[in-house]
Amino acid sequence: MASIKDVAGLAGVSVATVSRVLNDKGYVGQSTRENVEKAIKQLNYKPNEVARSLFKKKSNTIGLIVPDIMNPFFTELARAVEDKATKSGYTIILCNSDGNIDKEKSYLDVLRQNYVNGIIVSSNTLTAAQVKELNIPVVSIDREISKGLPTIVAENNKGAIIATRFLQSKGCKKIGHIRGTHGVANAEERFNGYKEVVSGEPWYDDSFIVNGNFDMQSSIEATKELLTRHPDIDGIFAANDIMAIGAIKVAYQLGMKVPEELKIIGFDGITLSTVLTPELTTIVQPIYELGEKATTMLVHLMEQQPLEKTYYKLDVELIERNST
Amino acid sequence: MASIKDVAGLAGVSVATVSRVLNDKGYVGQSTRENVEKAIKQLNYKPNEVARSLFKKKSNTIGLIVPDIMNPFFTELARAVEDKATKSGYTIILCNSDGNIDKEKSYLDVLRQNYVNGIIVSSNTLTAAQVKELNIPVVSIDREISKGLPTIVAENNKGAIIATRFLQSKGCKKIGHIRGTHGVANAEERFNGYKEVVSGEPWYDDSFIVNGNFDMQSSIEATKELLTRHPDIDGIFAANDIMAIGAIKVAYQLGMKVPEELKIIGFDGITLSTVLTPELTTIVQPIYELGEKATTMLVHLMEQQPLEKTYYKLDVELIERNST
DNA sequence: TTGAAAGCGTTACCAT
DNA sequence: ATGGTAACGCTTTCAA
Repeated sequence: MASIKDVAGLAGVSVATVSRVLNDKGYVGQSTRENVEKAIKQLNYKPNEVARSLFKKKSNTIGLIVPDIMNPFFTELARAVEDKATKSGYTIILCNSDGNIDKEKSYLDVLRQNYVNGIIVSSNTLTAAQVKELNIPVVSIDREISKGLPTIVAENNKGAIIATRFLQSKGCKKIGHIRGTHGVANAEERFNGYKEVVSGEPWYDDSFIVNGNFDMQSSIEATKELLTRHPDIDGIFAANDIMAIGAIKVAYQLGMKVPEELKIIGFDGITLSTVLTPELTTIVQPIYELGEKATTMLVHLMEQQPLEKTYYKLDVELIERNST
Repeated sequence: MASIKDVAGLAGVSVATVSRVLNDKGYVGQSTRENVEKAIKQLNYKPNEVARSLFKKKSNTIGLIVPDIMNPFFTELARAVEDKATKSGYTIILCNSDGNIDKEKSYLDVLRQNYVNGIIVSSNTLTAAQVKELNIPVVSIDREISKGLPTIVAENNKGAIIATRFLQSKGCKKIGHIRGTHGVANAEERFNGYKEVVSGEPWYDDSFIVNGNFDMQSSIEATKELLTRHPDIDGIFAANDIMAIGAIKVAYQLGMKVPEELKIIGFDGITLSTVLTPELTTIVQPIYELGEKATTMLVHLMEQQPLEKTYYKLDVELIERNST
């Protein structure tokens, strides 16, 4: 692999000059520039990013920490981040934390040691102090680490309210809720939205809530439990789509017709929700936009450009399909 | 961020000594070692990976180039690769190529400039020459770039034969095929498997084959076309699960009952195939294992350990569910 | 307009 | 057993 020295040698100039044309910085004579460019082409020279990084203390790299890329929500997010990052000249390091704080910390170390320019993270265990101490721009996505930290989330509470009210408007008399993972802020918010709507109802009590972990398996068990407790439930709001899909499966197994006997609504708007039969009614958040905007914010932060806002709460939208 | 110099200063030794204890290389006295370790702890020192990379000409990083992480097959693959890589001390750089050769080449440049130790790639456009010239260990996954290059694929042909025969055994009289993307080797192999089984049949001709692009949209159109041409088709073998799902949707829209009137089988065994109703019968390939094994191979290559085999063809398995 | 040289944080060779 | 130092490939300051 040719180095800057080779280019300098071939062009008959010093490495400093080559560096100048490379970075378009400082004075370079017209003919010198052309010579250098010729040499670069001839050697197919590409600057060594590692050496650059060492000097600059930046590696043109963004760390992306998500719980699990297998969760379709994060898959789409990752794709958005990668697209935007590439366009801005950054490269993505992918980190799956499984929501495990030790993995998160260890990734944080690795990223810092690699001079990443910035980090996009979705975590509920990380504290503001840990982030501050990194001394690297960080934007938090889908989950709020602390007020003050650049954050981008969706209207979780509002979405939950819309979802629950919608079930009511469809004639549901008793509505259960499958909660998201405990300790995750967005699960909390969605839960609260649900509660806000139904807590005044005469039939309502805590037994209409079951716990899931934002995954299918937990949802299947939770739904069984819920329907055993309350066979007369006619509506379920699940805190995300995957769990809603699990609920549909259970209903199916139990011989309950969706949506005739039981209406089910989810949250997220993952692509999967349109491929099922019945297609899932859900509160869609703009996932791709979430990732894109997060990256834009981070790029601004990394390049010390001013940030319009440090906190975005993106709107959600009810999409009615066949599960209600 | 503390550097090796700070550690050396605090411990009252030279940087060379610190480096020795860091890497457990060369002689270092017991008490000196302890002093250094104490200093390291005290400063919470972590070696600068960029500086290391510059010297070693390796960055402990693996590039993963896939067409699109949004394709569930590659999502699972990516997860497997990341898991295994992390365990082996490597970090993943994620690259979505969209099957676009320019993006692939540009990523290849970026990866080389970043001193990645190795690359895992799924591509049909890359040539053996381009890979060779990189001078970096590469393993090709899911698609064969050239004999000779380390490769890991699944039994595509065999799987297709099993799938088609299975439809026959279920009583299908006329079986159509939704092809995968033209130019992609595994699509070719699956197609050939299908052809092998049905080409002797009296009813068979080319009109029973329609073209898809391994995605849902193309499959929906292809299926419509196929069923218009041959309303009496009673079996469809789709070259992957996503397309099979698309086919099910179309059948549904057209009022054909699956599996009663039309049996559909896919290929891949993505997680999604179990969440649908009806659950999809499919030829499952061991996706996670594919990714894991590819990474293991790559690690061996990168660390100059001998490779047992340079070519793996992993077995596939028919899983019968409700779409047949 | 150009070049020499220091420095980024490591590692490894050669002395001692 | 330990230290000095060149080298990895680049950028930037300072001088010329």
